Amino acid sequence: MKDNNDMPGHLARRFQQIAVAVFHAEVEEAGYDLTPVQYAALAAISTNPGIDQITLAGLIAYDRTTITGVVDRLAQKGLVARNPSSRDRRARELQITDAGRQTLAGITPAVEAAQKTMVRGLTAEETEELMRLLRKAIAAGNELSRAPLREALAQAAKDK
Amino acid sequence: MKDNNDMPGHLARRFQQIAVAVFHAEVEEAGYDLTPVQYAALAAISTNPGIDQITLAGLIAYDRTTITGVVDRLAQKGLVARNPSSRDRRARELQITDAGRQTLAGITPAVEAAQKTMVRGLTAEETEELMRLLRKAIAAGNELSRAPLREALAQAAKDK
DNA sequence: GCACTCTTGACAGTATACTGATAATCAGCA
DNA sequence: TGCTGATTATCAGTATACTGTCAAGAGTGC
Repeated sequence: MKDNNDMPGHLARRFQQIAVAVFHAEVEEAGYDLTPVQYAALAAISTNPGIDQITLAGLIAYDRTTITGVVDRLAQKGLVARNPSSRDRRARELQITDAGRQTLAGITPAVEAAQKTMVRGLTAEETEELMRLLRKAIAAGNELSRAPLREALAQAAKDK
Repeated sequence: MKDNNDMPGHLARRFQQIAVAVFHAEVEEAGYDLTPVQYAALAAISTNPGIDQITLAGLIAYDRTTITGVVDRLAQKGLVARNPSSRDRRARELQITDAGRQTLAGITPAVEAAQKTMVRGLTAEETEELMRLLRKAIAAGNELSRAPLREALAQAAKDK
């Protein structure tokens, strides 16, 4: 019988579980109420103003049905605005609001602290190596999930 | 602006996402319908017959409210039996059924194949190193999540 | 101009995970 | 014995993630 600790899948689930818990704890202590998923979406919208939901989902590797709810909640909190696109009446352009920018700026120290806390058992070199191995495994497995990471090529092309 | 790829939290989420997708694909191809979570629970019940739900949750680091639904679904599929404990009328003793044993035996090759597929971008040495680093980070962060891993000490004591 | 296909966003349904609460029970102790 | 606090299991509610489906619109080829 193989031990759980020899299964990459079990270790992945456990590490992610801790990462989310640490994120919540640090962010709540800083006085904010954003999930890891909401934070990543908000940051991506901030960097790519006017992005549509599908492209956003590809940028941060979310499922297209998941992104709907995430954007809903961000919009409900007043952190992003969702306007119909003039180019494509199916699409909805996402913009960060002033409140969103304030939240993003205020929450960033807590997010960075969380990144350190979740690897507090590792040295700086070990953390680098862990991230390198995760990036390599993820790159090789990218197409295996329903929500693979996608470069915003279409978006860049549109901007030309 | 820090890149997502420099955030352990983002990498953790992404790797876990791929791991779950790979698990589902391999298991479905083998003709079974079990989630990673259900598999881990079934395997733990097989190894620890008569275990109660809280101890089981601790063994595989699940939240106590999550384990209720997982066991529900395993029982509904006829893979485990849930009987009231004679020692403690609050507790319910979990036993794997014959069908559960057959499923567990049949599914194991697919589960092991999935563990290989999810790290297909890494060499054997890199996989070992990744698992070592994950184990180390998890050990240091164990108490930070609501559902920490717990040794079955109480269970062992009861068996004396 | 029209049919065929693809894309965007959304919905229903299922399965983790968690917060917080509660009923039933057990265990320790005055 | 009887009270108090801890423990087991469950429930309601929220937030990811996914499968599968659908309507509306965009785009292409003829």
